[in-house]
Amino acid sequence: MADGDGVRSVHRALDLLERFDDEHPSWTLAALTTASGLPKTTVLRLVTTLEQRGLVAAIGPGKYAIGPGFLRWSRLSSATMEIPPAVRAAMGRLAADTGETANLYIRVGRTRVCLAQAQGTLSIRHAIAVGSSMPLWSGAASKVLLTDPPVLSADPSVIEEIALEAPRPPGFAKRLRAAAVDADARGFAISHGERELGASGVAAPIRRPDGRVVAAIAIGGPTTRFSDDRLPAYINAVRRCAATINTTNWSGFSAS
Amino acid sequence: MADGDGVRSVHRALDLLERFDDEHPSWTLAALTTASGLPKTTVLRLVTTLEQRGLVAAIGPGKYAIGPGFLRWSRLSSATMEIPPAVRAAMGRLAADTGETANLYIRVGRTRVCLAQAQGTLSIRHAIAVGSSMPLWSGAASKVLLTDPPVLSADPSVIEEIALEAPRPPGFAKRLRAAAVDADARGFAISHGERELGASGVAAPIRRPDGRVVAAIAIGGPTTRFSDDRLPAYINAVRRCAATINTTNWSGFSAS
DNA sequence: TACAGAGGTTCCGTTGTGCGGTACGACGGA
DNA sequence: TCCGTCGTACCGCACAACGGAACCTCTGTA
Repeated sequence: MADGDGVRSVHRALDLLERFDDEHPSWTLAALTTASGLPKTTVLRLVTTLEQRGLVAAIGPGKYAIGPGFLRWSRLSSATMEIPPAVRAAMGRLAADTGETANLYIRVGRTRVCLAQAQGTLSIRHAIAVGSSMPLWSGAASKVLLTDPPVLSADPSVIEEIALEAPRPPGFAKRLRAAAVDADARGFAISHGERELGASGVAAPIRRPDGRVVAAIAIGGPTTRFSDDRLPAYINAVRRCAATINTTNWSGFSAS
Repeated sequence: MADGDGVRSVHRALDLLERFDDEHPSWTLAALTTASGLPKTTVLRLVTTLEQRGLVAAIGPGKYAIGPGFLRWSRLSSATMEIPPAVRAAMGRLAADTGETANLYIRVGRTRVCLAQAQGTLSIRHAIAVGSSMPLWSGAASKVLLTDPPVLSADPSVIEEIALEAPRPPGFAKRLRAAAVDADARGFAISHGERELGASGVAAPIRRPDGRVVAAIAIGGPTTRFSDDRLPAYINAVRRCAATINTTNWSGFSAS
């Protein structure tokens, strides 16, 4: 082991935990086994361990769901990464100016998590929940988050790993990297129907003074409203918002 | 290894994570090393692993805090263990009747976590946050939670482990077990100034049909109001509330 | 009732992973 | 400058975790 990789058992346990999401709120042992590719003995051992700690809970014969153990940290984590009022204000202005919902994303491992949201004024909205995690291989915010130097330049394997999780034809890693390079050059990214048919988005990076991308600010809405004649204004609004947040010297958070 | 104990590395990693709480929102590696008793190499390896997953975040030179990775689960966990409206209503009535704040606790490993709360009407209140975890070795709710058959009867080591964490003289395990046995016999428990000077509480168990204790309903407030002439009424109110919740056949949650 | 299949659980020998002692570099205070 | 503290890198050893195989318990089917 290269010793910088971390502890395998812990990684595996977290891999299992991460499979519990909105689409799959509960798993059977067999499903976890096939999905993870681990031997079922190993899955059982890890799940048992997690159950002892209350991180998963048995909700039926062989059925497991996320347990109550997370409550202990959920409050603490949201307290730790409180969003500065200035940032919230900037997001609110962005939502008001464009009418679309504004979201703040950060990268967490191979996914992105929505940290904060300012609802748009229009009735057809881009509805996602704060705290939900989404794939890093689709969406405007993803492209922007991938422009973080350590991801884009230093370690090529990261983008490849992310691309592997996408249900796309081989060679997708190249396209993903190209999209990130493009976003890096332009300073923003656009997506049309990548994550969901009919949904579009525009995103721009939030950077620390040292250049690292700590977050992405994005607006999202129906593709109809992200037409060529409106896009320039949207892009401008998002970039202005990003610039404002940058000047509030918010350190943000980076997960490795 | 007895094979039912779980995976050591995972347990250790979670032990480290659990040290991050309201009193200690951030830790240095050195502090974690001495507090956990693990070799510093091991602590570093585990913390690095957790950092890669975003569960802890470096917030300074060698300083770590709970990271953004938990956001992914915080919403899911609260959704999974939604409190039925009937239970909320019962708690609200309890708070209204007594004027004291009502809390619903469940056991998570060697601690208890507050799942839900109904604020009291009186101005001096028992203020704790929903989601916060508290020791299992003090408080009325703890005694009640320890009456869960698997804990009280089956495995004596659990209570001993819990007692070990208490800053009490040796022999405390016996007193703790005695308190649990007493609570089991009476069907409720009282505490005066155990967790905090001047704070009192009354708690009763919530049981599944099979007799397992899945939760504890408790009211808490200043000791002055938990005087001998008021206590019987308080006890009655709490027990009535527990009985109501029991009949809503709420399965509840049990962490091992 | 017997059979088949799937899923969960237990057992146990093997090995590679996680462990932790040791050493180094960087910083800061005396 | 010295010393103490803290974070980080290296590396050989041992045992913890692993995973194959067998077993058990259901449930549906012939």
